[in-house]
Amino acid sequence: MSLQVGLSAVIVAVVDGEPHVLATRSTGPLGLDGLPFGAFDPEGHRTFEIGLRDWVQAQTGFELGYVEQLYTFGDRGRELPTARLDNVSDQSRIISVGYLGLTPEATEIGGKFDAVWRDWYRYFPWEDHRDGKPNCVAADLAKALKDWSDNAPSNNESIDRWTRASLAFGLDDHPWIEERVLERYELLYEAQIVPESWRDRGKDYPLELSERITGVQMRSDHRRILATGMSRIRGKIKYRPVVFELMATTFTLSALQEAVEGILGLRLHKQNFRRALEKAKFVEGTGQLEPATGGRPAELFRFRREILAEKAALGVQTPRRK
Amino acid sequence: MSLQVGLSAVIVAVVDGEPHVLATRSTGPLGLDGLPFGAFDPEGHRTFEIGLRDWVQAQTGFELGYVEQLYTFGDRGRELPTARLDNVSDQSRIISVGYLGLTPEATEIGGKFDAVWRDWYRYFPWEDHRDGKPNCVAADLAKALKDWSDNAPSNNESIDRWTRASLAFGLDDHPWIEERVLERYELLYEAQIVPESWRDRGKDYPLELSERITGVQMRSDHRRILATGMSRIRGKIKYRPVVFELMATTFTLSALQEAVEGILGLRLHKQNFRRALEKAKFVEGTGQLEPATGGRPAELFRFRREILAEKAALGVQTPRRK
DNA sequence: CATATTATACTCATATTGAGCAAAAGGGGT
DNA sequence: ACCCCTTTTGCTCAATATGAGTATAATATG
Repeated sequence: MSLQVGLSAVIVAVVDGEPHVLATRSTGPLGLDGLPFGAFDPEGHRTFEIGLRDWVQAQTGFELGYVEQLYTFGDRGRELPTARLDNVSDQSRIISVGYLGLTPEATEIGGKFDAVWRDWYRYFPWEDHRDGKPNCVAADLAKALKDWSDNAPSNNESIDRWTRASLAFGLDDHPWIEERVLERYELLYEAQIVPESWRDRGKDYPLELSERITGVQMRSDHRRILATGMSRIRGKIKYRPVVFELMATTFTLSALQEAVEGILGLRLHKQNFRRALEKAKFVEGTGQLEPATGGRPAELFRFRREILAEKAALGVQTPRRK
Repeated sequence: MSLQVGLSAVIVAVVDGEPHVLATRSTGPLGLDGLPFGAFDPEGHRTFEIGLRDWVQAQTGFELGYVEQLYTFGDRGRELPTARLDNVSDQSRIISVGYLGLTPEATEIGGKFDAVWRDWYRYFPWEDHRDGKPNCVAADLAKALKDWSDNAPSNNESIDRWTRASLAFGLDDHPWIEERVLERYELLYEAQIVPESWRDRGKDYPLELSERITGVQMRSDHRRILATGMSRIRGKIKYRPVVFELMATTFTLSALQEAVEGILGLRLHKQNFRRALEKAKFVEGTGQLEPATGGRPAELFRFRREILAEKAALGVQTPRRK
């Protein structure tokens, strides 16, 4: 049997320290946000990556810079009961190859393509810990997860559920581990806290939780793909200097730090962050000053791209504050 | 257009400190080694991973333990001239989703499936630096790469080639970075040092380099997939405790170290390796002794699986020796 | 000219790393 | 029984890296 292959893209840009993703709006009858998605045309494109660059270019008018393959999603019916699965397999099933793209500028999207840049925390409000643990985690999601654990069929299952939940969400004094974005989303899906869990089974959302807590829903499994992308970039930033793909050619160290903080959803220790940058020889000063800081002018730096080839594990260190 | 989707597997086991992969032999007219490869049947399997486990189980009789998706290869004709590409696209093109599987035992493969466990350095002799930089790198490959650089069309191109080669292979005092297996293989392919480069363009191999230097060729792009798997495991071992997926339930610390050394192709500092293990609380002693060490009996340890959920970045540290 | 605000420069105790020596616990031969 | 060889295990020590601050410099504003 043959399958349809699609490409989906998590395209990230940082605007004033806030990570944004390129999202498409309101195409289906339900009017949900989604990720840019296109068919892979093997006649026209030798590789996935070329295909991806081409249709992003065609539809949004800008060139993708850094691109990496994320994951291939082949289990769309994953959580569907078998009855519905059979229906799905009548159509030729769609596999989607997810890509992560990073760009230094959130150019306005022109033309026919109905895409907008969205703050990624719109879809994952619980992931932003820059002002401490947000209330939606500490109170609302914690409560919903507790209910889910309490309603487990057996006592063992109940304990298992709470263990997983508290580890994933950093409850009960467990540390918050920022790169576990996917794990957390999948847990919320399993616990039926997120609207997608109900929608995928053809039911109405029965909980009293607002979008400020559960985040904005997306089409199909796009929120899962986005979570995969966020996990990847949050992890990778620590061992490869990928942040610089999100910066303009020159930038202040504060802007760089804000970008990293935005991505990780954490605050960092300023002095130690800078010391680590210097030691790794990632950046060099340009001598120019950026005056519009609100205080003392900051020097503009540039990324020393030469470094990329050299060292092995070389990410921006992320010394947490407090 | 619809595409065929296949699954290919890099299945790794460590035998006496030597990493092995499951390979199929001699099916085509050329009689080349290959990786286990099967079609993905969306009717029968909800997910890729289930599909993979099923056919490995069916064909080799053993259960896969740890499995992770590696990469989806969609650019088989990558290096083919366009003429041949067109021929290929007549057939429905095959995309292959590569998986990495780790198992603690290299069970004999029974039944109809013609598979054997092969030392992975058979395919990548230049990757084994346990006894220092091997001669095939230091002398033979270095020479071949130098020739390739010297024969570049322009002087700039020549410098670029040698820069890439010396960085990838740790020549000219650059450090050897063990996880760049894929980068090195792709460079050898580009430089037409490896037989696949010629075969894929329908030509005979013209160089005077033996398999001891260029490694044993594989079918299709399987050596590239294997290189991807090796890169992944060499990188991952440092930030996730994946080695333990390759060990039996109890093991001596020396056996563990040998497994890590085999995977990385490097020697490690024994005392510091152990100190790191202890600090991370990865293992606990069982009280039992393994007498057959040739010297003082060693204690048998077991992996503390609880640790998996807890810490964030938690790999076995790999303090290089010398 | 004081004040607020941000950038940048140093300090210091503590933890982690790299490198190595020394003792302990077996086996085998004489 | 004793010595030698081998491997495991325990411990030391200097060099570096990290976490958490304090202090000072250079702007804009009222």
